[in-house]
Amino acid sequence: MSINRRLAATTANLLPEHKPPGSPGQILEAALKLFAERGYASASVRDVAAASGLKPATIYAHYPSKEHILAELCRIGHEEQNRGVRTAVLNNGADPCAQIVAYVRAHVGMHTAFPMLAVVANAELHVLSAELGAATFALRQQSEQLLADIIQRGLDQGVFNVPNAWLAVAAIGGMGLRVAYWYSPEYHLEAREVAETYAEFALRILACRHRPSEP
Amino acid sequence: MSINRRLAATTANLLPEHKPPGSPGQILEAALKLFAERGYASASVRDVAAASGLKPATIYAHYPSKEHILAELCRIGHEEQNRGVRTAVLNNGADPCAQIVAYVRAHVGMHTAFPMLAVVANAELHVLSAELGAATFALRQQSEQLLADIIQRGLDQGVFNVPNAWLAVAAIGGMGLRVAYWYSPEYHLEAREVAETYAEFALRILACRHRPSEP
DNA sequence: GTCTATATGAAGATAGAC
DNA sequence: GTCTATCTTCATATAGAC
Repeated sequence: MSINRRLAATTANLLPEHKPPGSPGQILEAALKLFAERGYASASVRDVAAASGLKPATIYAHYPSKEHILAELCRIGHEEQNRGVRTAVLNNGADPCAQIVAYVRAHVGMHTAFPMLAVVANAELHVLSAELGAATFALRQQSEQLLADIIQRGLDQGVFNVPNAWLAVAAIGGMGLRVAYWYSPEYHLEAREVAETYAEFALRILACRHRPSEP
Repeated sequence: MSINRRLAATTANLLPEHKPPGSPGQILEAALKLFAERGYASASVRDVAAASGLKPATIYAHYPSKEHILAELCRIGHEEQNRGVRTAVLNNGADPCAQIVAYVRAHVGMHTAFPMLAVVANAELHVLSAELGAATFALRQQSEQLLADIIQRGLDQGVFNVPNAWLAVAAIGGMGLRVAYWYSPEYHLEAREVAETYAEFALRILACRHRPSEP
């Protein structure tokens, strides 16, 4: 990836369900791109307005402050990730190995499908006040706890084997998180391949005793 | 880790060899802490001056611009990482497994020993102009290439087995990078244990055929 | 809802005295 | 080397007309 680029992706995308109609949606998507590429602090309300085809003052008719726009993006990003991993795990039975595969597929899949959302939600979360960030922070912890629970269950059942359970959580979560920075649809690499390979890596990290059967 | 904290570490540290004597060193260390905790764009020259016990104008007697301070920190961080992994690999013979262990130990060790430096060097590198960032960017690519070369050699020799070599580089590099964000010396977790466990995870990702003997 | 105009503060950086 | 004082630009946000 070239220098001067924070992430490889070049387009901001939001699911229709996360993009409100009209100007609020335009603002959100413009802010997503700017916050992801330049960082929250370096992208001004003026920039967001210009990219939305609006004047700066109009932004404040839809969002009380710049921080509220960021809070919304962080919430959407973490909700998408949380919803994805929870649904995936719930749909994949009781086998810890199958659950890990489902979790990592969903986790990595979210980071390839919405790289800008993932970068903003992760890298800028610390900017939010305790009040504005609380909901997002809770989602984040819930997702991490889900991964920790799967791993602990696998350890208890003797199908996983790691020196330190928390480090496995950190390693598997962390490697997935980084995908958002380098992944670009333009690469000769299918998102599906990335997700499958990372799921395999996760099973290897956990020394999983068997490979789950294909769904 | 609490919300509103970008990283868990609370103290900025620079090796004596990287910290120039007098005010330049004070400025560098103060900027390191502020840039790591708040982000480059959110930490002002006034903040750096106050934290260094100087007045804002005095900063400019030592560094031509705020961006030059960041460039220096990015360079130091990447030099430390690059020097560490290169030395480690060179000191550990020709076995790809032993080389991976050496690389990951050094890589993770740098991120636990200098978390603020790692966070700034990685998260803020994109801010630098092509001119100011070129040297750092080259170091970064060299370190990544070293890891890629070790992995490729292991694949060629048949001691590693991965579906995609580049994804193994990204996963192993990425999981180590994230350590800088959550690691804190105050945790009940020795830096040594983190490095050893991540080295083991890397071997597992690569499906290494044997465990290298202890040095 | 969107605009023009503006209030208010803080940013990076410089001039020039000591 | 460090300071005081300041230039200039840009930031977030608001007031009030249409």
